[in-house]
Amino acid sequence: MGLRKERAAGTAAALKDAARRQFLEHGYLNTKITDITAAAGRATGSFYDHFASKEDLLQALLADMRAQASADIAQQGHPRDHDLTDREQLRAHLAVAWRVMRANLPVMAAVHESSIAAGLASGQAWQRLAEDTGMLREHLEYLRGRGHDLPGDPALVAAAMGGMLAALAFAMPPSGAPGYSDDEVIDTLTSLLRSGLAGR
Amino acid sequence: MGLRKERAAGTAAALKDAARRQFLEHGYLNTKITDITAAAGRATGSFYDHFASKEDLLQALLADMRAQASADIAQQGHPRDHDLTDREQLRAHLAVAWRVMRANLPVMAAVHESSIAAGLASGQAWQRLAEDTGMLREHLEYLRGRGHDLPGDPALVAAAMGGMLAALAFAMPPSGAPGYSDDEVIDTLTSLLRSGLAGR
DNA sequence: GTCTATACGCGGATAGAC
DNA sequence: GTCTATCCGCGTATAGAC
Repeated sequence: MGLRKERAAGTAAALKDAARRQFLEHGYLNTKITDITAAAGRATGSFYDHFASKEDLLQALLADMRAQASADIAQQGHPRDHDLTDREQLRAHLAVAWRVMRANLPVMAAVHESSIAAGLASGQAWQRLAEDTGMLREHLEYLRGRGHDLPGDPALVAAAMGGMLAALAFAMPPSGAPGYSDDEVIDTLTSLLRSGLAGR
Repeated sequence: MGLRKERAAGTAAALKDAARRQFLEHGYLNTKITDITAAAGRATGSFYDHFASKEDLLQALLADMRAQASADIAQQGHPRDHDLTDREQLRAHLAVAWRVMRANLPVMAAVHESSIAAGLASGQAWQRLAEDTGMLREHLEYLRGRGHDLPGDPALVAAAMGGMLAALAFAMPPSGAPGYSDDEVIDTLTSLLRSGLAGR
């Protein structure tokens, strides 16, 4: 925290930062507004000078994440005509998605949590997954258009791939732990999604 | 509800049934005990004559599910020496897992929800995923023992597969909807996990 | 903008009659 | 076992001084 004093000077930023930490440790729904203000070292009432509600704060965090993520992606270019059957290209895609997710775990998980809490019957979960894997779907449709035959409907395959990635990203203990390295996870998923269990 | 009168006669059963419906529609954490009793047509106080808390009720539902699931599995035999690179055997495994999950969506989702709410930092999510995919891991270790080379560490591959399945099972709208049929999902996942995007 | 103090409502949990 | 009635803590949100 030493070098970041000037950044944390803004209360809004301090609240966002505290929220991310609290969401990660206690879950989004479990986290009370008083937990956030306490962790940020501010008074309860100050929260409402910056955000209308916890939900509102989450939207702000989400906006931050999107801005950062699409900057990252745009920076390295992203034409539609990728060939995902190529190991390196597939790996590059998985790596970007993995890193964005892991870097924004608190926000990703919070959104996920609130989506489940909204009720599975709402269909909201599917809609979100479909949206989040839209780019992947386009790549698959491009492949199919070139005559390659896919394991199934592009949207379904894309959702399966995205779901796998998200499930692992949520489950893996956040850094440290006796876990796997990012590279090991990415390599494994690349191999599995490219060639399956049967292998080459 | 007509033919099930005798079953619903027991208040405990009625509460469980109502809970499943409420969990599915409003999520586990969102569902209040009064929601459950109201949906079951009982008084609030009656709840505590059967369960100590909502958490306790969830454990009961979980026990029911486990009993039913392991009966299903035991019935069709389950030796450790399966060959998951064989399309039919892989498909059979995925089909059983998919059907158990889908048949018990409310319970699966509730457990998942409370696991996320416990905080990602707790590592609980990973532990659960690892446990739930233990059988799969054993099959993979068997394969590896026979000289087959896997996409990565067996526990990690098993977790990836289980995570993919669970992510889709949660996201797919519960029946009806403009969605995919169970068979289509199972076929797609079988192909993807067996041969990957590159195909045979 | 930030604080302290407080009002208010929701929901978990219990007491006690039937 | 089931009900009605009620208590009480917790968390949200606001009022108002600084």
